[in-house]
Amino acid sequence: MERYDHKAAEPKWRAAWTKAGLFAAQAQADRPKYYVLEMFPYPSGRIHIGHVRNYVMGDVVARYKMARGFNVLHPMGWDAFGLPAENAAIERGIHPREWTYDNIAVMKEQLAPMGLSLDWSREFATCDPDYVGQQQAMFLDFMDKGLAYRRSAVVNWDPVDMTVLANEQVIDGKGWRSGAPVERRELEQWFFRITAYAEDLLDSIDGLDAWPDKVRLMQRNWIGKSRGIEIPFPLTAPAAGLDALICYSTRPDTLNGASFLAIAPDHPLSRTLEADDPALAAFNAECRRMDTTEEAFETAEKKGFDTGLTVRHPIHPERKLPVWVGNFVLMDYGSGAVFGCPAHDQRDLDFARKYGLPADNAFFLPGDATPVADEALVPPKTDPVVYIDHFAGLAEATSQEGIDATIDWMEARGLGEGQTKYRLRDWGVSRQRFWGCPIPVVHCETCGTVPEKKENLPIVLPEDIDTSQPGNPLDRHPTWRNCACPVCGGPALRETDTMDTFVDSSWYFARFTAPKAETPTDAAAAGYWMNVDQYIGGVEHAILHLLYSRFFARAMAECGHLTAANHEPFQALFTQGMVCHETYRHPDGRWLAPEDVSRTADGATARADGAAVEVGPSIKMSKSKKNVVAPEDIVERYGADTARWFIMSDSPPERDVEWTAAGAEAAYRFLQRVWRLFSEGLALPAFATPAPAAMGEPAEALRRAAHRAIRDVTADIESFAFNKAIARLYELAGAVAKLDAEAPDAAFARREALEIMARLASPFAPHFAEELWSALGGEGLLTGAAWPVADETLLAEAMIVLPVQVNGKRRAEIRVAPDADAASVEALALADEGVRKHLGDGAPRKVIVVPGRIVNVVV
RNA sequence: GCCCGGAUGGCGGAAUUGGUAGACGCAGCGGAUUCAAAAUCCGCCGAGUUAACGCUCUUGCGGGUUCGAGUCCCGCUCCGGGUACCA
Repeated sequence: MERYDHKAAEPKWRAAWTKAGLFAAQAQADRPKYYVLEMFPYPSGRIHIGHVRNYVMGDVVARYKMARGFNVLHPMGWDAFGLPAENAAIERGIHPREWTYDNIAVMKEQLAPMGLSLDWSREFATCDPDYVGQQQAMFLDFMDKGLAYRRSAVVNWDPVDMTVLANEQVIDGKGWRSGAPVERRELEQWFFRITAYAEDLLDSIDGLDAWPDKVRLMQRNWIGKSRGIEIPFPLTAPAAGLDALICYSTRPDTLNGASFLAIAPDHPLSRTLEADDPALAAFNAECRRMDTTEEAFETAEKKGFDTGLTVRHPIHPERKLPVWVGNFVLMDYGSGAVFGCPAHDQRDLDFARKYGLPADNAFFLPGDATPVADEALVPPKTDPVVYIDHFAGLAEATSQEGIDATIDWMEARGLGEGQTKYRLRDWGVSRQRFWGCPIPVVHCETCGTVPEKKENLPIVLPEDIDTSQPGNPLDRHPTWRNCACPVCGGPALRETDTMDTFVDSSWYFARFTAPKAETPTDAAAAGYWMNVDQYIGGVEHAILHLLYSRFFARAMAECGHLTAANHEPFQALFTQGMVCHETYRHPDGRWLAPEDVSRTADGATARADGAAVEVGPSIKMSKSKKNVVAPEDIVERYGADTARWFIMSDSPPERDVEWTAAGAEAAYRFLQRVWRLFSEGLALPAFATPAPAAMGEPAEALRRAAHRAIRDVTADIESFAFNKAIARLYELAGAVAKLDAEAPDAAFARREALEIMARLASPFAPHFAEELWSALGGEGLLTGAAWPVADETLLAEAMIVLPVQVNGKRRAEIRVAPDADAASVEALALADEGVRKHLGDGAPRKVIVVPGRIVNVVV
C-alpha cells in the first residue's frame, strides 16, 4: 500500500497541464468566456500566505469555471513601481529596477509549484518599458480630453532631508528618517479629473449588484454627495479686497444659531492678515506644521485665532459675528470658510466653550426647549424638531425638511445659492519620486508645459542614478532632465514627477486582454475578454484602487481605448479578508520577521541577540511590518495541494485570519486518507461500469451522500464558501469509510464516490485529483473535464426529523415525511411523550407548524 | 475624529438568512493495533447539575420585538480595515 506521493505527482501533472496548453487563453468567438482576476502583487520580495490565499481563491474559481465549459482567462502580472524599491535601492546601493526584477523572479519561482492555472504568456510588470509607454500615451490622451491638468497642492515636506514624504513615512508628525517635524508645502502637481465623473460613479454603484454591499456603501460615502448652500456673510468692514466671506454649509437650517465664522489658515483673508500680524502668522505656521492626512487633521486639537474682524448675520443684520481662523477648516473643502453653530455641532460647541462664544439653539426637540449645555443637539435628520425664529412655521419638520426649506427660502431672497457638492476630490497623481512611470511632459521656457510627442514614448527612467541623497534622483540627474522641446525644438526640461502607482493598477486588467498590443488596448481582444467576470482581492482596496479603476475605465472609453460597455470593468467582486500576524519590534526600533523571533507564552525574544522583543497586535501581513509568513515550509513538507487545501478549509474567505500552521497536517492526512480509500481493502470496478439496477441500502446511502456532495459543493463554490465546500468533502470521505466493504454493491458505490471526490476536489487540490482520477481509470486530464451533475432522484429524503418546541424550548423530535401536511405533523407532535410531559393539563393555546422546519407548541 | 466591517466551545469555524446552536477540522481524553513507536482505526469532547432519564445556562455587554433571536431593532465595549503619497 503505497502512500500518495506528492513529490512525484505534483511536477508530473503540472508538466501535463503545460504540455496540453490548458491555461494559455485564446479568444474563441463561439465560446462563452470567463475572465477571473486576482489583484496582482507588489513584488516586495517573497510570496507570503496572504498572496497564496488570494491566488488559490481565484484558481478555484478559474478551474471550476473551466469545468463548467467556459473559455477562461486567468492572467498574472506585477504591480512593480513603488516606494519599497526606492528604499531598498538606498539601503543597498542598487538600482530599484534590479531589486524589483530580482524579486519578481523569486516570487514567480515561489508561485510555480502552487499549481495555479495561470496564463503566464500574458505576464508583464508595470515597470516594463512597453507598459510605461502605453500608460504615458494614455496620459497624453487624458491631457487632450482635459482629464489631466496641473495645479498646486500640498505635500508633506521634510525640512531636514529636503524631500517629500509619503504619509506612511510620517510618524507622529515627524519624518521617519530625519525625525524632523513635517511641514505642509505647496507644489505644482498633476491631477486626473475624477470629479467630472462623480455623479456617474455614484449612480452606477446601484448596478454593481455582484459587489459586496459594504464596498458599495464605502464608495458611496467616499464620493459623499451632499446638497448644501453657499451663503455670503458681509464683512462689517471690507478687508483684503473682500466684501463678504462665503460659507458653504450642509446644515443651513442651523443658521439662526450661528455665533462665529471660521476660516482656513490658508484662506486669502488669513494670508493677507498674517502679513501684518506676527501672532496670526505664528498661529498659521503652527497649523501648517501638520501632516496632510485627514486623520491627523480631524483628530488634532481644535484651535482658533480671533482676527478681530466681524461679519453681519445674513438674516439678522443686527448681529455681528466674530471671524476666527480655525485649524479645523480646510481650504480645499467648500469655500475655506464655515459658520459655527455650537448648539447643533459638537465640534463647534467645544470650540465655543473653549473661546467663550455663545451657543444659541436654532431648533429644539418637540416638547423640550432646554438650551444646549455640554452636548450639541444633533438628532437624526429624519426625526421631527421644532424650529424657532424665521423657520418657526416648520413646527414639527424633520431636519432634512428644514435644510431643504432653508435653501429655498435663502435662494428666494438672494441670500445664498444652493449647491450640490461631493466629498470626492480630483486624483493627485504627481509623485516626487524616481521609481514610477514618468509623466510625459516637458517644460519649455518659450512654449510652457507641453506634452511629449507620442513617437518619443516611452520615456524611460535612466539607469545611472545617484541614490546617495534623499529625494528624487531625476531632479539632479545630469542629462535625463535636459531635452528638446517637442514643440519648438529648443532646450527644455523634462517633468521629473512620476505617476502614482495607483495609475499603474487602474488599467492592467484591460492590458491583460492584449498585453503585446501597440496601443494601450486592442479593440477585438478587449471586446471579447472584457469585463472581468470575477475580481478577487483584499478588502483594503475597497475604495481607492477600485474607484480609480472605475474612473479609468470611463476615461479610457472617452479616449477610445475601451467602450461604454466597459464603464464598470469588474462585473463581480469578492473581497477576501486579510491574513494577519503579530508584529515584533526589536528594542532598537527595527521590525522583526516571525522566523527571527522566538515566542513564548508571555513574551518574545530576538533569535539573533536574545533581546526582549515588543509583541504588537495581529495586523495585516505587510512587508513594512515584516509580519509575513512564507508558504514554503508547508509546500516543501506536504506539497502544494496540502497548502491549498488547508488555506481554503481553515476559514471563510471574506474573513480576516490569524495565521497558524497547526491544521496543515490535517489537510495532508485527508489526502492520504482518500488515497487509502482508493488503494486499500476493495477491488474497484472499471471506470465506466453502470450502476447496478437495485442496490443494497448501505451502498445506496453512500450514493445519496455522494450526490448530495455534488449539490452542496457546487453551491458552496458558487457562493465563495470554500471552507464549507471542503467540509462537505470531509463528510463524503467519512461516508465512504463508513460503508462496509462486504456490503452488497460496496465496490461500485465506493468507486463512484471516489470519482465524484476527485472531480469535486480538483479545484482545491488539482494535482491530487488528477492522480486519483488517473488511478481510477479516468480518461485524459481531469482539469477541464466536465463538472459532475447530481442525480436528482438521489437527493430526495424519505423521512426527515423535525424538532418540536414547547414555548420555544426544544423538547422532542419527530420523524415525518418531507411533504407531510401540517395537521398530521401537529397531531404527531402533540402525541409525543416528551412533548406531553411539558404540556401540563391544559390544551395548547396555539401550535405553530413550519413545514419541513419546526413545530412550536405554545401553552 | 469620520466611513466600513467583525466578535459563536480550549482553537479555526457551521447554522438552509427568524426555526434543533456548535456541521467539519484542530487540540485534548479514552480504547484498538504494535515488542515499542510512528502511521492508522473506533469512541468521547460547550458549562453546571444528576446514579441515570433529564433539567438549567450559553453565541462580546445591556435593553427590546417575537410563539421562537447567533440572526431583526435600540444603546454600548473591544478588535480590524480605510481615511486620498504603503500597496
